[in-house]
Amino acid sequence: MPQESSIDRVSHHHGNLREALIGAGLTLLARDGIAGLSLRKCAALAGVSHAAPAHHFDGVAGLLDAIAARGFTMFADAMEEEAARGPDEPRARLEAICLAYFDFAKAHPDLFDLMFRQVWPLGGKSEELGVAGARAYGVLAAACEPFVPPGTAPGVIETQVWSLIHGYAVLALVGKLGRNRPVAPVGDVLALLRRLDLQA
Amino acid sequence: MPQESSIDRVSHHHGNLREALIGAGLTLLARDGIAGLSLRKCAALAGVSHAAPAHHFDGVAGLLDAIAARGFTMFADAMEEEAARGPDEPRARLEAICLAYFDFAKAHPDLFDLMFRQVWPLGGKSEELGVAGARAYGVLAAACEPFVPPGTAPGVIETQVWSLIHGYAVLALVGKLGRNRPVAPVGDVLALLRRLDLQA
DNA sequence: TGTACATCAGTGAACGCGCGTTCACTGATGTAC
DNA sequence: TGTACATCAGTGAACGCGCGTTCACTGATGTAC
Repeated sequence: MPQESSIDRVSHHHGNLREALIGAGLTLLARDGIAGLSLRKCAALAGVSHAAPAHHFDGVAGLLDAIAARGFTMFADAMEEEAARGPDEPRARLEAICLAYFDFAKAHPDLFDLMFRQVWPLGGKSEELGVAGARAYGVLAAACEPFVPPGTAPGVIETQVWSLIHGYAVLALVGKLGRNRPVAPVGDVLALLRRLDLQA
Repeated sequence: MPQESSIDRVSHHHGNLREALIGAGLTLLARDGIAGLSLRKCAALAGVSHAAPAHHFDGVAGLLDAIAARGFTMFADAMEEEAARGPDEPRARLEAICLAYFDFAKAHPDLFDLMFRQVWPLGGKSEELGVAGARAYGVLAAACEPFVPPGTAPGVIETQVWSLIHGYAVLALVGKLGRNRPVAPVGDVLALLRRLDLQA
C-alpha cells in the first residue's frame, strides 16, 4: 500500500504549499484580523518553516498580493453566484450583485479591507492581482450596463452604483452606521440602490 | 533678557509635548503613510526621547486615538468652513459639505484612513475620539436634515448621502476609479449627489 | 522675597518580542540515458 | 528497469531591525510657609 494519505505524509515536500499559504492567510485574516497576518504566521499555520514561503512568493508583499487576488476572485464568484440564483433580468441581477457585495464585505471584513488596501499603492504590481481585481470590477460593471442611458460617458453609472454600495459597506463595517441606527442590510441596500432611480 | 525663545530653550521640559506629538503624528502620516507612524517616530520628530510620550498618552493606542480625534476635528472644521463660504441655503450647504468631505479625504488620505480605522474596533474607547467623531457626523447630518421627508425613519437620509460620498472618496483614494476613468471631483461629486434627487 | 520640598516631565539604558530575510544544508523528485 | 544526477522545495540557525514598554534617574517647576 503506497503512502498516499496527505495526513501522515512523511516527505518534507508539501505538495501545494502556495495554495496552503494563501489559505492560511485567509484563515488568519478571519481569525485575528489584518494585524495578525504575517509571513511567519502563515508558514506556521501551513505547518512549514518560515523560510519556506520564499520559494513561492516574492517576499511578504508577494504573499499579500496573492491573498488579495484570491479575495477578489472569491468576491467576483460570490457576486456571480448570487446573480445566477435569481431571475435573468437586469434589475434583479443588479440588486442581487449589490446585496452580494455587501454580504461579502460583512462576511470577510478584514479580507475586504486588505483587498482594497493592497490594490492601491502598487497598482498593477502583481499581474494576478490586477486580473482578479478587474474581473470583480467587470461583474459589477456588466450588471450596470443595461442602465446606462445612451450618450452617457463611460464608467459614470458604474461609479455611481459602486460608490453607493461600497460606501455603505465600509461604513457598516466601521460601525459608524450603528451610531444612530442599526444596519438592516437587505432593506437598506435596496432602498439605497433604488434611490439612484436607474432606468433600464 | 530672559530666555524666551522656543528655539534655544534649554529646559528639558517641552511645554506642550502632547500637542507636539499629535502634530508629529499628522506630519508622519502625510509624509510616510500609516506604515510610517509609530510612537518612537513621533517622539523623535517632536525632538524628545521615546519614553517621554508615556507621560501624555496611554501607550501607542492612546496616541493613535488622539491623532484620529484631531483628524475628526479638522474634518468637521473643513466641512463647516466650506459651507460657511457659500450661501446659507440648504442645497448649497449640503453640496459644499460633500465637496469638502471629498477634498479632505483627498488632501489627507492616510489620516482619513486612520480615522475610520481607529473609530472601529474600539468604539468609544477614547472619550475625545467619540466626541470628535460625533461632531463630524453631526455636521453632515445637520446638512441633510432639510431633505428628510416627513415620516422618514431617523438616519436614513444621512446614511444614503454618507454612503455615497464616503464610497466615492474611498474608491477615488484607492485608485480604482482611475481604472476606467479619471476622477473629476467637483463635477462627479455633485452629479452623484444630485442623482439621489433630494427634495428640500 | 527666600527657602524647602513635592510633583511633574523629561532622559537614556535595557528588555523582550515578532518581524522579514539570508544562508548553507539536505532530502525528495523527476529526467536522461 | 535501473542508475546518475540536476533541480526543486523544504529545514533550522542566525542576522539585524524597529517596535512598545519598563525603570531608576534627574533636573525643572511650582507651591507652602
